[in-house]
Amino acid sequence: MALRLFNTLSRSVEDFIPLDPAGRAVGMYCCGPTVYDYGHIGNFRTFVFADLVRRYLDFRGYAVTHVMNITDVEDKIIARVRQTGLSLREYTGKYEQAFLEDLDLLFCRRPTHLPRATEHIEGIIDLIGKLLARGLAYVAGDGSVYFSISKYRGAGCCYGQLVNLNFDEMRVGERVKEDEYAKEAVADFALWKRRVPEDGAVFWPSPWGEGRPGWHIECSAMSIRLLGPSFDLHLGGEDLVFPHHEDEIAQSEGAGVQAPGKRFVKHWMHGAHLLVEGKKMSKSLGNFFTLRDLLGKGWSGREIRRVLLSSHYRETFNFSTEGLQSARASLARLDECLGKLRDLAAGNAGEPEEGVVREFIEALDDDLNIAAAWGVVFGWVKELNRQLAEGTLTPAKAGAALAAWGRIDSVLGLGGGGGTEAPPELVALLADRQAARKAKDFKRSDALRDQIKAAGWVIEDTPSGPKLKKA
RNA sequence: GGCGGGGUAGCCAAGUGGUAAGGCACGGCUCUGCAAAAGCUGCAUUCGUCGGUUCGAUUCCGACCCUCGCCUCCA
Repeated sequence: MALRLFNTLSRSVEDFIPLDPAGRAVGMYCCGPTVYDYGHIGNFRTFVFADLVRRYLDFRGYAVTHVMNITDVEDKIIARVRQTGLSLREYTGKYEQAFLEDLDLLFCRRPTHLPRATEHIEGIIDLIGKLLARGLAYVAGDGSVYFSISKYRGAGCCYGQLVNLNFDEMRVGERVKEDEYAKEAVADFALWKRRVPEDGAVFWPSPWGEGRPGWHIECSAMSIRLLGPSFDLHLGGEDLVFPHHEDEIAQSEGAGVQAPGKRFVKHWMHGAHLLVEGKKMSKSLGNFFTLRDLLGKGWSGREIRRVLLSSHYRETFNFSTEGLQSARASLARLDECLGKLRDLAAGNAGEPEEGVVREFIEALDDDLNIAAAWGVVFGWVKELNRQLAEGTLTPAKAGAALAAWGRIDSVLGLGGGGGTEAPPELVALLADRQAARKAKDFKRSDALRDQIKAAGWVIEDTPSGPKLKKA
């Protein structure tokens, strides 16, 4: 049984076999955020997807080097810097910090490296130099450097590995930017953008004059630098397939830095978009939520993570309040079961129960079929609840179940969901209520129950006595 | 126009050439002084439409309808 993943290059599900001859080390790159504003949760769907891949590879015993770039120089950033009067670093620092906080709130493991584009200018210039030296790039009349797709194709390379391209039928360059009129062909893309007055202080020297990197080149330069010229996995949102990832391949393979016969990236994976009422969530449509918006409405990062992980990564789905509500209720069901297991196990730790972990692996090995994995988890919860209700679950079995959950949760990243301890004054009220009930003074006991309810807690009367739960 | 995804119960969502996981919601039940909470349980003769292949199709093939995305900054 092996891990199988969809590869955009072949448009099919393939066995995942690392480049590492030992089969252990895995290099994984995920296109990260452009830090010009707060990310919305559509963006975070992709990052949570990347976190799932990373956690599952960790779980399966691979030694993963996970790289995520921080794009901290780009048109929108420059515009904001000009508006605010802040320095580039001051401006992007704020949003970079917010991004990292959001990752934490969504229980994403921190990537191994989080390189900033502005700290890899040297590598970028070096890569552009290689492309110019090989005749695949040219300095245009406007002083910018462009990548030539026709030269690249002329050299026997394939432009159009990730998508079927037919330039005659495509609407390439339908809306050509005014500042890019100097390109030889509309499909050519910028490697280095010549400095313009609006850039203010945002520019770097280069052999071709002052300017800044084009959009795609940073990912090539940083991934090659940190993971080598050929690595295993490259992820991103599906909108990046073309042109961003196609251009990354062209630049990276065009530079001729790979060993003979080796590709830049072995395995490309793309996450589908999050929708809102059937439309792609995006800044331009204005139909987006930031994590902060949702936290402000009382949803937790954990609940949002549960929603973002609710369906297969290659399927779009609608993000909605109903979805959040459903996630909250299902997590409560899970937590309830785990809480009962803890009470029963009473510290009994054991070897993880095998069956559920095996089924969980079978589901995720199949191109990360997370929906099937949830089916395994909740089918298991149902069976445990049945045994708990019948009283047939032993403390040892409860301990084994908890150990199994520990394994599973190292991938799902939802936490144990341990309940909060009730404040002592409420515990005292609860004791008073019990006394009143015993004395059959139900008027008083109901009043105490209302009082506890008003404080935001509910009483759960169980066969083994009352418990307090946060409402 | 080119290319690529989707259409499965009220909602979300797996899946298989042999008759439909799971979650939410809803109904019933258990527990309870009454409740609440929790648990159990029930809930698609049917998988966009129409044809075809087959002993048998939701699953394979064809046509059609609807819908989303990429081709422009974009997760």
